[in-house]
Amino acid sequence: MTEIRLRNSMTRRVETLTPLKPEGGVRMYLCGPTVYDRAHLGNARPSILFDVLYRLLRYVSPENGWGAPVYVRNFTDVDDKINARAATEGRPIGEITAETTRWYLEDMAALGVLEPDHMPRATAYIPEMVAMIQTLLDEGHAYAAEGHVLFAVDSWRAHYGALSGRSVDDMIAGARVEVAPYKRNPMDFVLWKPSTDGEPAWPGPQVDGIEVSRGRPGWHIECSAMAKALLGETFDIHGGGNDLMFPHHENEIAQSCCANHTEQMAQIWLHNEMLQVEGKKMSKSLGNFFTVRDLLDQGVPGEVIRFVFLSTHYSKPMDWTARKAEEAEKTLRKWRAQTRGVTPGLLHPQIIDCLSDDLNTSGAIHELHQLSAAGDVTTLLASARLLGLMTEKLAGWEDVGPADGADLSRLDDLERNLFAMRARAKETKDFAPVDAMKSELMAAGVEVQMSKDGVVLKPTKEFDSDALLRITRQREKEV
RNA sequence: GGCGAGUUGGCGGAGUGGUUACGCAGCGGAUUGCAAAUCCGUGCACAUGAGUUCGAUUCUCAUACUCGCCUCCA
Repeated sequence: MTEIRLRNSMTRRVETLTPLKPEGGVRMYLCGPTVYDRAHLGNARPSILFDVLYRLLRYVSPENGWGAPVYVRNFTDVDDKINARAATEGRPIGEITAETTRWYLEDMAALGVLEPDHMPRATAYIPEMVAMIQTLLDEGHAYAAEGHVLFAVDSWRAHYGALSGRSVDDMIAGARVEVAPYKRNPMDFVLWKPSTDGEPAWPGPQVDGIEVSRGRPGWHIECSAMAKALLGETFDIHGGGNDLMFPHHENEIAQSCCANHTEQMAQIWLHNEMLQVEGKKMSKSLGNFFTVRDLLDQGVPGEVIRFVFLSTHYSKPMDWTARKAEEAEKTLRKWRAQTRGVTPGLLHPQIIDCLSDDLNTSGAIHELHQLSAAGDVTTLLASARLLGLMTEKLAGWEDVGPADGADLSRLDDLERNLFAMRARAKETKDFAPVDAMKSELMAAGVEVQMSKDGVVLKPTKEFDSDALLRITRQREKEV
């Protein structure tokens, strides 16, 4: 039995995970992206966090006598940002959401993120949302006003705010919410809103048998409806970035608990801290954000990005820096070289211990360093793979040299050439020509390794094919 | 203003009531014609003040600073 402990944002304590239905497996829900644009780097953090948790649960569940974990991550494909983008680009909404969804899956795959068991799209669950809104209306937790349906915070006043540690009164005191005249309480939030021509619209909920409006769901309700449909009214783990705690998750809890008559929506709330860039939160309004794809296109391997994320505990802010990426790349290159052709062995127990202890990925990486230093490559490989590192899928970046066949044959010739030159120099004691040649090669982005037995020339990232060609031509002239 | 998180060595980053990871960089050595790569060894820290304690970096309180949420955002 492996005890898994996670920090529950709701209680602000580290708690032992006990599945509500062990035989059905641990049920977890991660709030996925709104598909209107490329995922920025911050979007990757919860995905990687939940991916590690999912991998851990898949490994540990059989031994714990639990069923296989059930992991849901949604796509929110109905949202005003999507509508706005469609209008700007003059393209159909469906085209944009389909394209963005594909991008997201590609980008996450590049980071070694496994696909969840279910990836529901919000637009496929509109009837479930309307049903939930209908229940809230019928039972006095929601009201219709000017074609909107709003959740009445006062109907659940004693409970609202528990997750984020604030009371309704506190929030009203410092409220910066949109104060719409039709709201009974400024904290009330939209469950349903009317659509104008051209906006996506579905049949809405009713009051006294009359439809409130043809419209579309507000933000928040989609997660409540999809989680209920796929995981049930109460499940084990729910999470996302900590900026979702309020209002998104708070509102989900309010909707779900009121509509389902439950005490809690999820047992454990798991929130990751924000990603920062140069010490500031990456955000759209600050304009300092870049996408996962930007980094991949710049030649930062997905595995390197993943390693950088795993090296900081999820509950702490993480600064993305080029230097961290370089260090991670160096480490992974070394491990990849060490484990080339190796068959994975057994997992190191310490890895499980670290991950079970509130997903201490940084501690797990420490263990990997130990295994590497000890030369225990089979254990290193197996252990790294539980973290989603050193997998076959992510392989390839480390040895894809920029050199083509012609370059490699030139390097081959130069190796022999340089070895002969050095042998001569050892006798004449005049090493100047050898050193000159070496400098030229290094300038061309070639790593020069000389040992007793021979010379090895390896192209590096800075390899310059044209420069190599010049060196070869020069040599040919001289000879 | 309300709520929350954090402050560990040159940098990154774990963890612990008493021996304080690990990585990178540095330093010393082996190896090398010289390097590179590799290997071995090694120095350096726990924001500030007070309290609890035989003993605190670790617990408590206060102070300072940083960051986040309260508004689309993971």
